[in-house]
Amino acid sequence: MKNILETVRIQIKNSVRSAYSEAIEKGLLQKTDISEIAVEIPREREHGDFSVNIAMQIAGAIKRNPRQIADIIIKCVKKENTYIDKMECAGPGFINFYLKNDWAYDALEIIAEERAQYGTSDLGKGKKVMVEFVSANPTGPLHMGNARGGALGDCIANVLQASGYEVTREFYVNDAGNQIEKFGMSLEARYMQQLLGESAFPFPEDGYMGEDIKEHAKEYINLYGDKLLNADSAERQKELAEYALPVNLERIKSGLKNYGVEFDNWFSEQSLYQDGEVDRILKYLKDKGHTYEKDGAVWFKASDFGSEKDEVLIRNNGMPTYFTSDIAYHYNKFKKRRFDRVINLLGADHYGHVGRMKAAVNALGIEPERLDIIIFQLVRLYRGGEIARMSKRTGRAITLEDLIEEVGRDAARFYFNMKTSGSHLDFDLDLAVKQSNENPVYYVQYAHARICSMMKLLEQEGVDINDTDDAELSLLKTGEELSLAEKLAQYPDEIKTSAETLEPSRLTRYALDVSALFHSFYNACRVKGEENELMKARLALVKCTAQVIRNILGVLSINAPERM
RNA sequence: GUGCCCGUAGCUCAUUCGGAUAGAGCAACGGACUUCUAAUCCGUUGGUGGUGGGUUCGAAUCCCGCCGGGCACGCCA
Repeated sequence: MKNILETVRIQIKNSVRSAYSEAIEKGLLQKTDISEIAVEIPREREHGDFSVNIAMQIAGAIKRNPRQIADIIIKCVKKENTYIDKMECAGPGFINFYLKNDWAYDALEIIAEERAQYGTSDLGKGKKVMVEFVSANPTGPLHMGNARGGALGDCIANVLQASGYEVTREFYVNDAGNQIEKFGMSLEARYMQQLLGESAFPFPEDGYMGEDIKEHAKEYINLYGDKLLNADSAERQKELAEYALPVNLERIKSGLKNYGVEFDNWFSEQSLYQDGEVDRILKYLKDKGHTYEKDGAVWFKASDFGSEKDEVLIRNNGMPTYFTSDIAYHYNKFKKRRFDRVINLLGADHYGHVGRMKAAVNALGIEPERLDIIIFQLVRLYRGGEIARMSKRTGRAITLEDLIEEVGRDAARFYFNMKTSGSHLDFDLDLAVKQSNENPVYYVQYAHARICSMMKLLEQEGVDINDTDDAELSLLKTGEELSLAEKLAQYPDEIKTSAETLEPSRLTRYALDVSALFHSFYNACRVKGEENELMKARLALVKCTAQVIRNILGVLSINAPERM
């Protein structure tokens, strides 16, 4: 729960602030607003551990040279009871802070004490948040878009959980509406074709072309024969859909489980109709005057709530749209189940849904800020240098199962979380298969395995690897040791930023940074064979490194193997 | 046509919501295992940040125009 980086930042901010006040009192500087002091970690190591740019920011306001301001502030800073060792004015007017190594040593002690809890915080203050993701159509297998959404959504949920939110993961099952009818029609066609021959029954123009539909039909025939051959078409479709839907759902469920994604709740769209929630929401919107009729349809005045255009709630054939049940669904999320915050993940092709959903939530009297809709860009698959279409209709879609089989769960999850959600993602299947051993995830896992192996050997030599509490950490003095320790100190901050921005991709990058610094350390410094006190100090460092890697990989739901 | 996302090294991507000399990985090249895992490390090469303006102490980042790519604009979900 401790965040030493935060502590250091506050120390520096306070020091600068009181130094500035003192400078004003002494008449050295004029007064202006410095409520926002940014404390940054410079890119270049020579620029110190932290830097502050306040001198340049206020230079204009008080009409002084920024370097002069910086020098004055530096002179007034009191270093007592802080980690600050020295300060320098550099460049156009940066104040660079060099810290005593203690802050890194203290970070190691925090890690050793908090272990698996290291990096968690109470940022969320126990608020209830729902993350709804994947929510794939149950009419077919999971595709690459679902794979990306699954990896992203699960990590966001993990990060929020680590940040003190009470998290619920939910999968919205679209078991109602148009696509289910299409599903039934497609199944019927395949069923009849297999009984009577391809030409005997036309396949619907916009039906699902996938092989899986044929397989469902075949399996149904295996189980129940031709009992639907002479049935009424509507009944035939219904029966086939009711047979195949649970089969698909079971497959989706187990596929996601293999992927390391488990939902707390599977919420049925159909249940919203059965429980009358869709009707109630319609009545509510009508009573509030948010609807009107036009061309035989019922419309929602989304434009009254900041959306670009109005939307149909009830089609002129009397059937509600998907949007209507989704409004009921969100009423259920916010009002019935009382989530403080709801996060939905949608592929970029569902972008059009964002505006109207926000408008709908607004119309329900819920602050739209409580709903976050994350749009992730689509995945483009390449195979043999060409774009492989991922449409379910082509029948050649690459499924999540295929992906896990080809590149492995860990690599897939890591890969999908390496990129920010807003960036387009090209997935070259040939490359992923061929280079799976070069995937960055192994770099991280290898670091962990190396440490475990090292500790095992030390243990065999009679070293008590648990006995590091009293290690003399000040013996860690080389650049490699300190850089690694300082990087480990940043972990709670990384988690916090990920939670705030709902962007876990920074964690994979951080994991790579930690691993790189560890590998460098490993090549520069030895643990086994060093003099006892130094060995103990380095063992402590290495144990902390393994702990942090475990914590990150835990958040990413990726294995941390003890040997490779 | 309108809206959103994207454009950074040969390739895939970063750049900590305006900072210092734009960084990694892969690929290429040169080195390092008799010692804790070489799935590693060290080094070299590689850039008019799509393009043209603007804002300011300072722009890859913010604003405007243009070019190129993706997505959406349905009484589908």
